Amino acid sequence: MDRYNPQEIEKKWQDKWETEQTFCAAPKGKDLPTDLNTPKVFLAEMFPYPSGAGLHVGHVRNFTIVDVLARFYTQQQMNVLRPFGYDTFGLPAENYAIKTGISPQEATKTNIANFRKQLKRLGYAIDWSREINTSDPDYYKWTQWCFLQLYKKGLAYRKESYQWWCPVDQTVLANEQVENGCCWRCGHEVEKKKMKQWFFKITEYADELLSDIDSLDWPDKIKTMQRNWIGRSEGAEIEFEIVSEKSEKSEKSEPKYIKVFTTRPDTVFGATFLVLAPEHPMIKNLVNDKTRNEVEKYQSDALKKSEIERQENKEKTGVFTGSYAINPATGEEIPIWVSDYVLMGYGEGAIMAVPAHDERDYDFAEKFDLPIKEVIEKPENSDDTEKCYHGEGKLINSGHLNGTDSADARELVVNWLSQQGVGKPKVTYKMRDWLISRQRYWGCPIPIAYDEDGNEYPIPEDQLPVVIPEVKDYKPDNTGRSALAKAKDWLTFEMEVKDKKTGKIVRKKLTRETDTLDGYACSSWYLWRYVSAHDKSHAWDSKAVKYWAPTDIYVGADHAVAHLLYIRFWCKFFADQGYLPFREPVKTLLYNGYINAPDGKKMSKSKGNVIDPLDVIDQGYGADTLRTYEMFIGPYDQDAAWDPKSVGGVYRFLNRCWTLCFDEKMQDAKAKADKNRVIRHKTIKKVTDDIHRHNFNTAVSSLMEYVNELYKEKASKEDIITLAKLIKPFAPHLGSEMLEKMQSDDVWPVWDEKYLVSDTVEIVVQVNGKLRAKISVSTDDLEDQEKIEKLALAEENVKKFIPGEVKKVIFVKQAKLVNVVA
RNA sequence: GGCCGAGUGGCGGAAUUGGUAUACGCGUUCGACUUAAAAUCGAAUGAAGAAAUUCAUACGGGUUCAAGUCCCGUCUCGGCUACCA
Repeated sequence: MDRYNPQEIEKKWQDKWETEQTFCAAPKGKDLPTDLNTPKVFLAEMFPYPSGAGLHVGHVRNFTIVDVLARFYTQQQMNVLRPFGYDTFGLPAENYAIKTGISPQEATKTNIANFRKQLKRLGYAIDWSREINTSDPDYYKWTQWCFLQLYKKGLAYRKESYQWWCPVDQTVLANEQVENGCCWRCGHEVEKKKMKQWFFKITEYADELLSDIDSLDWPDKIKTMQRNWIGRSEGAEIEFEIVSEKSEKSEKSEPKYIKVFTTRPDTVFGATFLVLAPEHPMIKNLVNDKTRNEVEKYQSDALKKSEIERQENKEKTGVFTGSYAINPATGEEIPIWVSDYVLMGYGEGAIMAVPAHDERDYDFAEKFDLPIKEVIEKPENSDDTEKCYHGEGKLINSGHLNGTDSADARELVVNWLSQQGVGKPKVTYKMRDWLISRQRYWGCPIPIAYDEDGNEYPIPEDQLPVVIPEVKDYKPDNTGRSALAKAKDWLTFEMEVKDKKTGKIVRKKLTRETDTLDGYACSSWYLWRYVSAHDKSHAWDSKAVKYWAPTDIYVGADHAVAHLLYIRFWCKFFADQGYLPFREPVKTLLYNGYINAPDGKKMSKSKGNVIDPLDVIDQGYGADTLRTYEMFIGPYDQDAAWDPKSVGGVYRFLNRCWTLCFDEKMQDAKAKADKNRVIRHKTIKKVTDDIHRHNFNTAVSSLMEYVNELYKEKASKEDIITLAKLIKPFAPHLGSEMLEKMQSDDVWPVWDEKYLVSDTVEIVVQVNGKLRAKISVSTDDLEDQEKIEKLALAEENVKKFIPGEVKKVIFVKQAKLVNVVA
């Protein structure tokens, strides 16, 4: 017998799969399989960023889950789409280019080639004819097309907003480039700077994004995170009239009201002051000569404050504007303050402060000695010991609403205020519009150009893609623009456009947008590109998307809100435009855990505790052991620590599978009785069910039990074929080799319920819930309750533990258990 | 501070609907094979006890014939979030 040699057989099968293009989901050049009546399954992992370091064990876990499912469903005779791609835009490639001068285009090509080679060595059942790469002009042409669709509908727009800015590097920084309030490159403290930026109007879909979460077969953890991120709050918008300063002469057209958002309109009688965010545009109208300097200083300090400072320093700060407003409920004049505990980006950027019933307002009022007026009576039975009561109760000090329950008062107050024209119900979201412009070179160019007056002109669809120009120096320029601005030939061009004033078609000199799109834009539609990856005339083919999409199972370990929310947003948008026949892109989401180093810590280069999956293969274990081990390591959705010794255990197990198949001494060819029939059928059922439930670890352990049993009893041909088929999703090379040796087909086996029970069963006998005896009866006797109870009570050890009378005997057929209550 | 998880042998973990707690793997010990070692094969392995048995699923209560599983309280750890009015 030849020894199990993974090196040899894995190479053999990988070569075969390569030449035969085994895993193509459709005939060559086609998007769809021939038989469209066969059920389909579309599986994908979150496509990786192809880093120079190559695959790590985390990738392997993620991709192997998809691969097990792809191979399982293939064996179940379904049409399986299992494509692959690379998310190639991003900072590492750009930084690498700045450091080495090697272009991101070049580095990406090299890294993809390395990734592809490594993926093939893992034996993944990938349809390589659909490989995509987001930085390929043939791909990002359609990313730009998507952008233009959103632009056409007003969902891609520009507005001024505050962004992180590094004053040393002269560049805008994304949130992930700000570390502890400092620039990740130079370490200098960052500031907020007002800049004109591009946004996608995701808030337009806030309500649907929230309500459809309920229908998703996604982990609760992710669903909760998305709900919190969207952060819907129902409340009211209330207008407070500003008291104009008597000394000021002019009655200009300046706004006379300050709008606030509150979820507790029932407490309006207790609003004793207003607070505006430092960025609030009306502040300049509220200050007077006495307060102006102090307020302006506070505003500019607030802008400089780093995120960390704001987080650490919860001590309230603020300044009085010098102006007053009228509480519409009480008619009292209340002071208007400015404080950074009010955020400009949420609600109206202004609040009515009710210090008696809001902890933050309470702290502020205490610090600045502002009045605190109770308007909700704490119920007597309340055990709330907080310094201010924020629960429900009866209204007090609230005029005509005294005595009303606070919960009822909310609606009454809003109705009352709206009759006076100073209030209305309002729903507010924490979610903001999605900032998409990046001052970076290595991203998808935004297909927009400007004339001298700054008017926007979309690049016509037939002129896409706007290709990234080659440059020599990848650093951003000193105006905060990306290196794209350095490609002078590219930057300006002439185009026929409709003049904004005259409406005539004129040829104009235009300047291109130098911002590129956030990488998340590129990954917001790639799942649909997979269905017709080489379509030259559409982003995706409507027939192909109708058959294959939405994605049935999507597997990843990251992007709980960002990517997984953006992809839902685009799906709903393109459904509304008639491009997609469904409104949710992913039916089932599997969110796998991380693999940590043997010491339980995160793997990292600096700690030197990284396990390289290719090393594991090359040590002699092979890809099948690596894959099976990572499925066996624990529940797929939990973090796990790498254990080199356990890898050896899985290798031993695969060796035993090999031996059963290739060592004739282990087999019993002439056996008359099918001795292993019960465990064989049980194993088929268990593995099938476990894969459906994504319990990959217990699927593997039940195969181990089966093999242990076959070692005791010797294996029949059918035992070996069944083992080969069941193990193939995990260890595809070994499974294929075994099936070849047995000259078997590759159809997933089915179990027969009638073989799941053996002739005799063991009945557990308890006395008062404690195990006292086990009796063996024939399976038919399970129906005869009286007989079993009699047998149970006759057991010596059972009798011994019955002190007096038998009060009751409980027989549970399904659990094969008798409990004697004595 | 808020929300959500989790706590089972020496270790990773299993127990799917409340029904034999500790499957499977690692480690350890013993045995077989071998001149020897590795590999392989077999056996044992929650704790205490000679045994019968008793005690064990973070801790304290409760419901139930029966609780790792359900309920109440406490502790610990992890994740997310963080002045969202």
